[in-house]
Amino acid sequence: MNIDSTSAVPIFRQIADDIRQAIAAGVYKPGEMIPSIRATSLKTTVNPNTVQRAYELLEREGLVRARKGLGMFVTTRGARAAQTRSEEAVSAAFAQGIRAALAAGIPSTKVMTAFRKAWRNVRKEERLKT
Amino acid sequence: MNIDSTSAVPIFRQIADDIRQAIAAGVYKPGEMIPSIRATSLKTTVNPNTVQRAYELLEREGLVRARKGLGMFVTTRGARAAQTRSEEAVSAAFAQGIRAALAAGIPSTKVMTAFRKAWRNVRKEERLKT
Amino acid sequence: MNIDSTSAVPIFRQIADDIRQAIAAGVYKPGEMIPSIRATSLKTTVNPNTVQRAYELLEREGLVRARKGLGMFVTTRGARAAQTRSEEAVSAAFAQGIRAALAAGIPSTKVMTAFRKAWRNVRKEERLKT
Amino acid sequence: MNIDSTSAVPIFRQIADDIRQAIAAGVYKPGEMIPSIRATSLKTTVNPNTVQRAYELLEREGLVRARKGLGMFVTTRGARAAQTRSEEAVSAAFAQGIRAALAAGIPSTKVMTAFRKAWRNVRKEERLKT
DNA sequence: GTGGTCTAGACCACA
DNA sequence: GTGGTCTAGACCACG
Repeated sequence: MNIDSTSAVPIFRQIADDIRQAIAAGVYKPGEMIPSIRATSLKTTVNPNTVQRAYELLEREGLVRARKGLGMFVTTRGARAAQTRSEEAVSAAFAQGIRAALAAGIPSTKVMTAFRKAWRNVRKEERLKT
Repeated sequence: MNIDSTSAVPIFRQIADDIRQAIAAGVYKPGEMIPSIRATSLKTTVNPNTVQRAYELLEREGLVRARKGLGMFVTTRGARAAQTRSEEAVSAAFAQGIRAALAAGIPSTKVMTAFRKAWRNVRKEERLKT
Repeated sequence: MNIDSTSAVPIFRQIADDIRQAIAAGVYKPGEMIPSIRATSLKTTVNPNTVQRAYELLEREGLVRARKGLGMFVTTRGARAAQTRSEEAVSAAFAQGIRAALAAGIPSTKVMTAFRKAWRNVRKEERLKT
Repeated sequence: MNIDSTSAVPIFRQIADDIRQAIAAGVYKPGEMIPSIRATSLKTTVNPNTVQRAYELLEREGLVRARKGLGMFVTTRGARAAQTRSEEAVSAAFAQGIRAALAAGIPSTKVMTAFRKAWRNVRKEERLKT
């Protein structure tokens, strides 16, 4: 889990995004427990209050459910919901980019090229990370 | 110029983005004056201080130069710089979407579909606006 | 921290200069927090918005990094950068004086005398302040 | 006469400084006329109102005296006053630089070095201009 | 508690 | 008319 404290996107959201994507990807399956607040706090050296806030967000989204004294568990429809949410985020990012391109008068061909280039770059990033 | 005061992206940044795209698209050419702070303030009903902040950003980016008592003028290399910046923003949006998709384990085919769908949707939006 | 509200140099710049010099002088070291906006505002009786503007400048210069909810911290290379910037400011002031002297046809000997005199005067000022 | 419309120092002040230095340097001697507002305006492509403001400043300083329908003439004590003013400006610039250096904890030796270096640089600039 | 944004309204300097 | 600075006071997001 990569936390970037310099980023403009708030830390609690970074954590929530990360776990949401993990649920969507099947790392945590329905019925399984996600890492405890304390565990995540220790691993990321993020304030427990901040982690708590991320988990609240996930619970409000219905992806996980807190069980007192036990932990937070992925709900039955959590995996599906996480996928949907993630796909929406992806679509929103694409739409935003395309809208900006149109507004700036960037030609369609260049937009397509930019997309393919971004694709290659991200794949390369991933490969390097491994 | 569409200002969304509920958006998470600050108003001054929305204004700056808007004018940057207009410069990139050739609406304001090098040597020409962009609308005065007061004019933009009136048109958007945004406080002049906020508009000023947006314009300050553009000046820091080197797209525009302020001349007291005269106005703010697009610099010689402003058009090029605005295009570059706009393209970077587009690429960044795409990369962000692709990264999120990979993290969520969304298959490549689905990502491509999402992109094409976003494309169609944005084009439709544009058509409706006209 | 001496703020001169009558000076032609804007207050926010005076504050930025002051803190930049303090960082250069090692008062605030890398990793350490500079006084909060509110604290500086209270101490100087300058409006928080104005202080914020000064701090924004320092962040743009890369001397300091803002972390929401925590404060603003001197960056690793902040100390070096502050020194460099301060030295540049000193050189610029000297160059400006020398250029003016040449333009006014003031003889070299007189310029040197003026420099030594300024030196003595400033040292005396400093002694009085203590 | 070099006018820098991008500079932070206002144009009317640039013009006034320039003429003041010329008077100090003996380019315009007591009793002689300085260039008319129209002439300066044409040569610098600066708005006549702005030139007028510069000339007003010089008159208030007692360096020149307007004679209706004839022009502006250097006063008897104008040369001396211009020299004094110019020297003051030089001293002020030096004092400002030295003060900044002290505040930033720059050691004396480095300040002296910076001065000598600035000296050499400015001399070189002048040589290149010719 | 921290920083970030916005509004309202004022005043100044410049051309 | 133009841009630039400042204050006052408010609200938000973050940790």
